[in-house]
Amino acid sequence: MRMRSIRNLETQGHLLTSQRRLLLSLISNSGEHMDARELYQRALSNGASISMATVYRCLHLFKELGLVDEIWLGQTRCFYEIKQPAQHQHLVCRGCGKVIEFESPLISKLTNKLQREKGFNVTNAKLHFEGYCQQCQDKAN
Amino acid sequence: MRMRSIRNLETQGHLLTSQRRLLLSLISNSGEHMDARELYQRALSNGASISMATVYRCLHLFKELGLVDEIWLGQTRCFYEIKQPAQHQHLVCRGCGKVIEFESPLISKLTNKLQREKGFNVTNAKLHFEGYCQQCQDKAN
DNA sequence: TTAAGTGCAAAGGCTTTGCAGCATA
DNA sequence: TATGCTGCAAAGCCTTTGCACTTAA
Repeated sequence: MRMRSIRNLETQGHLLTSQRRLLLSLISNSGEHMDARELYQRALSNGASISMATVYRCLHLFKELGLVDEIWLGQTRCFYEIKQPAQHQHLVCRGCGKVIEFESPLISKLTNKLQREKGFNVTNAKLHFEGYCQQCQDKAN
Repeated sequence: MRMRSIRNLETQGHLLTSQRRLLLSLISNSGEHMDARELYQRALSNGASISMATVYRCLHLFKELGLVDEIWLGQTRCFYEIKQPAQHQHLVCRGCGKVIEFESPLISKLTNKLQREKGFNVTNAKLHFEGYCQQCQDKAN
């Protein structure tokens, strides 16, 4: 069965080019979060014919179609990941840069509370924690 | 009594220039969150002699000294605010761009849980909600 | 076949930096 | 007076865009 994201592309009048197919598969198969440059470089090392312009254009399209999520972590880096049905949040280690994902029911509690108390309709919640992972703490001692 | 941030500057061997004083007061007195460009323009309209280079250099210094917090909201904009003792989070309206601040004890609960269960030592927590505020929802109906 | 997508190169923003002159303490 | 700071202008990145060529369906 084909990826949901590929079906979405096709059913919305967009072409499924080799570049788009590769980018989607890189984003969904890699465990790590990649920014535009990293995606470009991985695509190149897969032997693809692709340019940064195409990477950016595809990422915009994917975002628009709701196929990927754009995540801003800390400083200036923007990462992409295939949109997940379950909300999950990010924990970034300031020591080694590792990104740990986690889920928490507290987020939806908070979302509901904001809706109730402030009338604010939350469409998107990002929780971003920074700190030091166990290993980096051990290393420091 | 002088601002805490000004004392911090002085006690750490940094000069208190007119540009730094003005930037700190703009950041702490404005209710809104401003990015580098907005700060620069407000400083200019206050009649200051200042350049973008100085704005960036000062913001880096303030951040390093822990005087201001840098907040990444959504796309590409980075805002600054005077560091607050109490943690507060941001709610951004996708309709009008308004930024609402709120606090929640759930954050520290979650922080403690991550420490306990994953050994992750959280130094910084940012919660970023997007959605539509009451007025924008009303307008849409 | 043809609308849509791509690559290239140039342009646009934002941010950083080298250097000479200026200002705080 | 002596560091440290500032402004200017240039350079560095990342991202976007115009245009001619290519490709999926």
